[in-house]
Amino acid sequence: MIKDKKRRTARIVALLKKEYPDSGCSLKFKSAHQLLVSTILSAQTTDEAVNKVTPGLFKKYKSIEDFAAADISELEKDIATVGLFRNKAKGIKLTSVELLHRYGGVVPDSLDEIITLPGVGRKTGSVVLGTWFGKAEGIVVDTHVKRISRLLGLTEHTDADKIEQDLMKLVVKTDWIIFTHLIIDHGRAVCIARRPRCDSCVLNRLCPSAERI
DNA sequence: CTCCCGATAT
DNA sequence: ATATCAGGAG
Repeated sequence: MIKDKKRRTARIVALLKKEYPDSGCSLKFKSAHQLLVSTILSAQTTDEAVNKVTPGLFKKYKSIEDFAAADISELEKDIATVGLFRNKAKGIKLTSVELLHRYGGVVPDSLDEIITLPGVGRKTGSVVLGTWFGKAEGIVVDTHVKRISRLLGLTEHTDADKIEQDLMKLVVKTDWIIFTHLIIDHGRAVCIARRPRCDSCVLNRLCPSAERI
């Protein structure tokens, strides 16, 4: 029953809020554009690795214009340690160019517009929308949300868009932004992909996949 | 579906 | 050695 699943979801969210009271974005940024760059860099990469690169990066490239004018191979070297650096350097430069040409240097605050930027997909766009503008047009489904939503039995799907649709029915809208942050915190600390620590998980009794204590 | 990719934990 | 990390594009 969907009603029962919604209650269980609410219980899960409540427990995670108690467990991670300071849950939120762990990227370092001072502007919408810096957040956008950081989020592009964070694809398939730990936020820790991104945060090692961005302070120096934002010191070297101080404006959107600086990123738009960047030499690609130099930018690639500047971000090399995060991996997938060719795709990301291209995305950062082209997105900065597009931002200046089509949006007057202002990061758009709608999902439809922001995902038209090169290198910015639904996940990246949704992160910027939620974290900078406080807007939730959807729920961010990253690798942790994908894995843990399935383990918790909140969805049966593997496709991120379908998982998002299921979650949008289960999570109350006011929790859409915090939900992802809570799941990510939990995914990093307890429900780790390689070895879930079911023995120290506050969701043990609510999780159909848990190894019982 | 495949490719892109370095750092880190196991 | 290998799986995983706030994915996106062709």
